[in-house]
Amino acid sequence: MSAAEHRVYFLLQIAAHRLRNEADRALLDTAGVTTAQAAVLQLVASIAEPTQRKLADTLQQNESAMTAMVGRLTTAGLIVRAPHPTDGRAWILELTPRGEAAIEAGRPAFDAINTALDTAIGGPKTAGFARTLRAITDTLDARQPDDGETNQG
Amino acid sequence: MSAAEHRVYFLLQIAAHRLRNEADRALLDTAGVTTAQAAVLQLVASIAEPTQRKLADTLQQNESAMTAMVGRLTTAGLIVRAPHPTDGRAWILELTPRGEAAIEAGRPAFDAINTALDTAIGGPKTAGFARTLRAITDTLDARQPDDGETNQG
DNA sequence: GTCAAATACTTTATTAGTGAAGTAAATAAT
DNA sequence: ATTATTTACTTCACTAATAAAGTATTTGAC
Repeated sequence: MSAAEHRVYFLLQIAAHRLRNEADRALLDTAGVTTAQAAVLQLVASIAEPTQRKLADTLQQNESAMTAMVGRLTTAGLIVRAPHPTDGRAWILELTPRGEAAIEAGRPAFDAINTALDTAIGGPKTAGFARTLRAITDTLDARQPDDGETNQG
Repeated sequence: MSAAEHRVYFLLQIAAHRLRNEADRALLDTAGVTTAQAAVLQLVASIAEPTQRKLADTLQQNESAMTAMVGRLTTAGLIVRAPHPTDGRAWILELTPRGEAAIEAGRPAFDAINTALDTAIGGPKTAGFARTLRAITDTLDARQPDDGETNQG
């Protein structure tokens, strides 16, 4: 039984979509931010000298997505942009007190999502499931960027 | 080791996001549609008397998402809307020849994605992985719609 | 048969992402 | 040192989704 027969692609999309909606609703209620915003806030808190480029790389998104997201977070007063000390093209992002508060306020919602995940996956299977998810991302990263025909034969 | 420690939520979101981008690119190249559009076309082809309501239920989306999607697919000439025979509020959706052609043209791209998935997951683990994904969706469906505090203690 | 409620769809506003084309600063080539 | 290229970010046009509020038809209560 292959991935096609199990319709793994659609199962994965629906599970991710469903989880995200659930988490978004809980986070918006308790912390006033979405999961996408919470992810950026957490990275800004944990990365050294966070620039938009670093965020985009970590989140596997492009730069224009970051421009837009940082704009929204700045308008919301959750982060501020300071000029990069040595690179005139870049910004260094920083959390405001409200940004830090939002991260704190969002923790219980993430805990609830993780509890649901633990229930669904079943304790001992969690490590294997996480490994498989990483393997999917890694496999895609390893594919020829063109179309896979580059160095065959 | 819990879901939180493994950061399962983010691993799942990133894997889904990455897969979708890859599939979107391949499908757009070969069939001229996105994965979201291909999913709707396939449902229209397989469901009896497909209405926007049925599509929204199956794809776990709301009605306005379907209004917009059906609008784009209609503009692209891939489906048409006929009045529902008995219900004056509803539309019955139908594939045009171009819509059917798009489904056909998209098959190889889906095959490639499924091959990548089989490689990443590893043959025998596929069934278990699919089961876990279904369990996640089912667990969320089973939760109290409010906030989970309704019938405790 | 009339009125209220539910249902199918639409509209508008917002978030979130892609991709292509552009600006300006930094780096590399010569 | 000047020129070319890369890099960090922006802008624009688009797809795709949510949520809230609205229209119109259908269904249910009486």
